[in-house]
Amino acid sequence: MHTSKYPIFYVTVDIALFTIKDGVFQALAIRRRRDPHGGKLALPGGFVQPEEDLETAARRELLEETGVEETVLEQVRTFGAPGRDERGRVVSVAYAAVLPAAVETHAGTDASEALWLPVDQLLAGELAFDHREILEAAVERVRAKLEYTSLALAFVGEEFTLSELRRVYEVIWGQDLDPGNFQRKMRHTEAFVVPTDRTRSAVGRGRPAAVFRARRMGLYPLATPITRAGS
Amino acid sequence: MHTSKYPIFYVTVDIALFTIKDGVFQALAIRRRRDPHGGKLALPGGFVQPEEDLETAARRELLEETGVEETVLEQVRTFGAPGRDERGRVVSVAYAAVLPAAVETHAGTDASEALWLPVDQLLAGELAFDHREILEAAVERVRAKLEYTSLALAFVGEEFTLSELRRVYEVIWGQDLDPGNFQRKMRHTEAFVVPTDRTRSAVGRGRPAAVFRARRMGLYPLATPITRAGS
DNA sequence: CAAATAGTGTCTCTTAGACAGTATTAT
DNA sequence: ATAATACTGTCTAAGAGACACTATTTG
Repeated sequence: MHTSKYPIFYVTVDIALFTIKDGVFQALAIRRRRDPHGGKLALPGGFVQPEEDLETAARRELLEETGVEETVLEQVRTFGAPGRDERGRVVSVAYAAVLPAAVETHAGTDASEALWLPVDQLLAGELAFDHREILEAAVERVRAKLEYTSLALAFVGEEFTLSELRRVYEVIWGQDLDPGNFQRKMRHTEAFVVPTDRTRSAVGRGRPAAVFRARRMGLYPLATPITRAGS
Repeated sequence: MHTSKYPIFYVTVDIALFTIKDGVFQALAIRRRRDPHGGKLALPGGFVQPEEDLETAARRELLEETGVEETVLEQVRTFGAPGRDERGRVVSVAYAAVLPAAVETHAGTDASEALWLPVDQLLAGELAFDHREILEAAVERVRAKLEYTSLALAFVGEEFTLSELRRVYEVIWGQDLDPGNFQRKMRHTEAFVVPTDRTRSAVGRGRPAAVFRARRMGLYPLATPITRAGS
């Protein structure tokens, strides 16, 4: 074993967990209790354990810090600039995760305070370490993946109306979509959504909307992208 | 400093360096001289130094092992399964890089043997560590990025004909494109290629082709994707 | 001349996008 | 009835793809 001559690193995973709450694109942040960066907001995350896969570590941290068990999880990028963590040479593997708004999160085992905040607000404020840069990269990834994968489904519950699904795109892209064209697009895109025989009066006003379900589980590429266009 | 209680890792970068040689999609492999995996083929790469950024490390390794100085370089994904390297817990940050065929590579300072081999052949054979998986991820990334970025330009020299550029797509996608439609697409896609006033009789037969240059340097997204369709 | 490659014209089909119009609900 | 949301119809413009045709070279 000659590895002792090589530089030593610590490896963490950090997770940008997204949802749409109150019609706003939000991410989960942790209020750090200890130094370094004690008191600052940070993305949930932590050190990878000796016998642990990277994705496993991300899921464990997510569970420990937020109580979240099931979610879409995708590796975004790895951040390893020297000096990004004053405790030593720490490389962080960043993940993006998505939850439906309905899912409850609770404080983790280490009783760290977890709170949902608008993405815009988080990016405008101060975050611990280089978590601002990590969050930016994750947001960019989510925006892109909305276009050409089924990611939008991860933001809604098991059952949803097309308006709810449309609002996912509108909120994350910050741009309204034409309701009529969106309707047709969704109904004609194979293997994306499938109508149930029920309807739901979401907002209490107007004609009740048909309730849909995802046709497939998980994240997969779309045959034709969802285009970004004004309303 | 309380980091000593955290697991210790080594961090490497591995680079999948691609080109098109003799009309074939090829990648650069190193014949390993030492154990572990001595004698096997591997991707160029090595340990990140204590004060080194990840991308800097990738560029340094590329230079040391292949003599390559300038190239498009993009982080693909990080591989960190326990047991992927028998020397200890090693996390590898994978990069994809692209060269024009014309650029010469020479053996590196440690005199390791570097050789270009068809991607198909490398993926079919045995590679050291999990480099087969890394190469697969890098190939997938390159195939995708051809569609919606200017990546194809990195495979050709400063000056090129549209046939040469078309062959990049054809070889990497394993699929012929319609020459006429490709011509029109390229000439009408703003900010992609710009004709010079010269022509070149590439293959010696047929009408000489107009010589083009890239309109912009570097890697950037395309307004409209290059579509994949049969000839 | 034929053969080969470069490049243009043109037709069809699909789809995005705009927007008008119809359907169904609450108040 | 009115307002609001859900959905459908229809028109237009643009682009992909197929493929015929012209242009320019070598042998």
